[in-house]
Amino acid sequence: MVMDFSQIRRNEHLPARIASQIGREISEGRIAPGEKLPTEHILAKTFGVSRSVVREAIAQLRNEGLVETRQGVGAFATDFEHRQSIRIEQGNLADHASFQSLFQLRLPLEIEAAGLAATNHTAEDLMKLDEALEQMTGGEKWTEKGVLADLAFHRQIAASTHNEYFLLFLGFIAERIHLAINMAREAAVLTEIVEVTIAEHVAIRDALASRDPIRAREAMRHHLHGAASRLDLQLKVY
Amino acid sequence: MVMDFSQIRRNEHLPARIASQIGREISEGRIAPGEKLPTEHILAKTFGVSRSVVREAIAQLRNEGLVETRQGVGAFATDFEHRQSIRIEQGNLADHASFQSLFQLRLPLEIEAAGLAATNHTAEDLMKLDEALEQMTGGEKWTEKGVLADLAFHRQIAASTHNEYFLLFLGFIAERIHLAINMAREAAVLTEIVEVTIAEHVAIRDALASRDPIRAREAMRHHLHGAASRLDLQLKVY
DNA sequence: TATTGTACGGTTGTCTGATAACCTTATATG
DNA sequence: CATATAAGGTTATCAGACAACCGTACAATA
Repeated sequence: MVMDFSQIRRNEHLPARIASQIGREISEGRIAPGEKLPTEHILAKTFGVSRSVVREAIAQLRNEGLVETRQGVGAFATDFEHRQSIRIEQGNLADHASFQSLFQLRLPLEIEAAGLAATNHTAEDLMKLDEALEQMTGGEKWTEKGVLADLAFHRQIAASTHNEYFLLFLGFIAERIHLAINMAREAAVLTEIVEVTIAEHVAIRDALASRDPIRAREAMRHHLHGAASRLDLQLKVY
Repeated sequence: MVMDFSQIRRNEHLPARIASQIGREISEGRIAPGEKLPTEHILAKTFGVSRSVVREAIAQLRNEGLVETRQGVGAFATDFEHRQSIRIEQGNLADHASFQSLFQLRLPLEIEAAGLAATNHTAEDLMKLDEALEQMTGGEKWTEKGVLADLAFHRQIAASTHNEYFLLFLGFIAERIHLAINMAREAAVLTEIVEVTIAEHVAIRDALASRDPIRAREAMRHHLHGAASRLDLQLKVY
């Protein structure tokens, strides 16, 4: 019996790979916006998979806003301006330049958030902030738990703005950055700088507590630039 | 013959509604992070639909990072820190406070983008910027085309940072804001203020062209505050 | 001619049942 | 005790069918 390996290799999650392949066709313009995709039957034949898989792939693209489907008519590519969601591929951040770009995006958001939080935070917010801070200064210092506390600290600042979108976006970005840092973490280097980092966090916390947005922004700016230089990033700043 | 209407009403997109229902169970904590969801068979029985529909719903949740599936084991709710994508529900922005929050988020990003663009833009970027500007000042002024040109202008600034994430995030945010504005647009009011808006855009463009990041940031800040007050938004600013 | 009604083919949406791949657990085996 | 094997459950994929819906062509009608 002769095997046919010309079709897609089926080692992991068929629909996702087919979705990304069709997605690439659209992103790179081989399927123009508004143009109709081949029918599910044809796509199934083309990729050598069943229609279920094709349907799941198209459903995924629809969720991302890359295609729209109309029953009885077909599936159509949409122009990329009205995507429904933002997604960052995991692998992208391995690249140093890309990581730096994301950090550069984070900068103004965190600073603004610090200012807003200084104005808008409640007593409960401040309490949670102190909790996170305590976790960082606790005995175990820079274990995984310490890193998580760092994350929680910044997350709590975003929450203290009482602006849902700051929480949504900053939480998302911070999580990506955290993952990337973990990937390339040198424990030895980090243990040395814990004290500095904690001191910076305390400065932010105190500025917040005194409800001084200007000082909070400055403290956050200082902290992020410190963090960036520790991570060997060159950021533009004005 | 007796009809059975107890099950889900099937007027539009079954999987999406089931996905949002399961998603709500997770978001509101009735299914804890890490906890296992019911099997597809059981879910299908529960909702009174076929397993295909349930599978498509779960696939959607997996895309959003709300659940993870392991073949042979089951589907599990994930804690919301590692969601894979950001999404803003359409209806949310109808609310004035929510719209204002999003605009507040946009503010620091646009300003930072203007500064970065002033430093990083190429000759080609400037050309495209001028194109968009020309479309705005063209005869038809504040038609739909004019609004699109406005969008394109800001999009081009984001692109001129040569930071992929600024383009991604700002493009996404600006698109939402544009949609919201369109929903509640008063043509009469807008036509009066076209001249002002265009003048502000020109100021940004000139600052960019002279590669002066400080001035570019100021011009953008001024423009956004003007736009905000025209839209009757109260933004915090420092 | 212009409009309306209708039948038809094509496409997506949903259903059903079956098989494959995979994991966990229990049981047997050395 | 450690390892191998069997069993059962769950997701992944497949295949084929019917339902819902759309667009078009064409006939019927005014």
